[in-house]
Amino acid sequence: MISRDVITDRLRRAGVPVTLQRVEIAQALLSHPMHLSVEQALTVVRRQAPEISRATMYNTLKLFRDKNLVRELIADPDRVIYDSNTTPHHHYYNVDTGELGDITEGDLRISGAPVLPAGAEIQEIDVIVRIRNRRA
Amino acid sequence: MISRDVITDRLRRAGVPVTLQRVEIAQALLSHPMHLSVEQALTVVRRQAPEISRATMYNTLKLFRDKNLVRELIADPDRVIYDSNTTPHHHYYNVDTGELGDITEGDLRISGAPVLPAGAEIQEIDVIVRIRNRRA
DNA sequence: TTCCATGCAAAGGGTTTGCACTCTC
DNA sequence: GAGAGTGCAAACCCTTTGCATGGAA
Repeated sequence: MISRDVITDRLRRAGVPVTLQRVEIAQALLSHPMHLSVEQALTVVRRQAPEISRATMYNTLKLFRDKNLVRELIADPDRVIYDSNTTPHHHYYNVDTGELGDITEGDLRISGAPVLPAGAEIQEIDVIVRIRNRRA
Repeated sequence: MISRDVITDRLRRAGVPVTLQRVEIAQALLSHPMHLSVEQALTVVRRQAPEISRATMYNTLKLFRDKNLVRELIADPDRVIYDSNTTPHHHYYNVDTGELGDITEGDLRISGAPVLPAGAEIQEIDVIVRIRNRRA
């Protein structure tokens, strides 16, 4: 668990106006790499700070995503997952179980320069390897 | 627009039990490559067959997806998009506008063999290039 | 005739919104 | 003190479900 001071510093450096709730959320999620749904994040954070509201959780995660403190994963069609590991890597998603995991960047490389619509620029490239349990 | 007979044949070959509604839906969606949300697909199909229900649309699209007649795209966090082009290719998604488009397979290549959990096999690999409008 | 497919409407679940209150600076 | 942030509950919207009717083989 990272200290409150270090977390506060990190928020400020990321351009996030500091509040008590944001520090609590950041401390809970950014101390270790993790994949969490909003609901799971809420459960984790509330162990330390029970008064955090659902709306604040949604707001804060989107803010953190905009400031590149977390990465938003659109892999599970039913819910968004937030990844507190922002270093480049890919993901696998088990369509049978919903399990989500990391794939090291070096294990799967992408190359090339896609043609994009005029006036647009790449924000990020998401690679999701959809896997399933081997059939009998 | 492909004839009803050809569509019926295609459904049978794909292992889809033929019904009137499935033929209507297949004819509307599979005649040309397109990206459609369920609601959009419903609008398109209902121009020819107004009695198609929303539930049938959801059921049918999932069935088609299981039979590889369409591809399910998890790119927009708010809704699933179905792609009637099942040949290998990638996509870009404009986070500002929601616009979704194709990227030719050759323009963006993936290489490598990711380590997967035991007992799992790759179903497909989705590459989504998230783009945004260039800031001023 | 039997079973699966369909239509309709209601329920479900993740996410967003409106508004009053609170905190940061 | 002004403006942004927060909490709560209701609203929203996409998707699923239950059930009665209809169609395929």
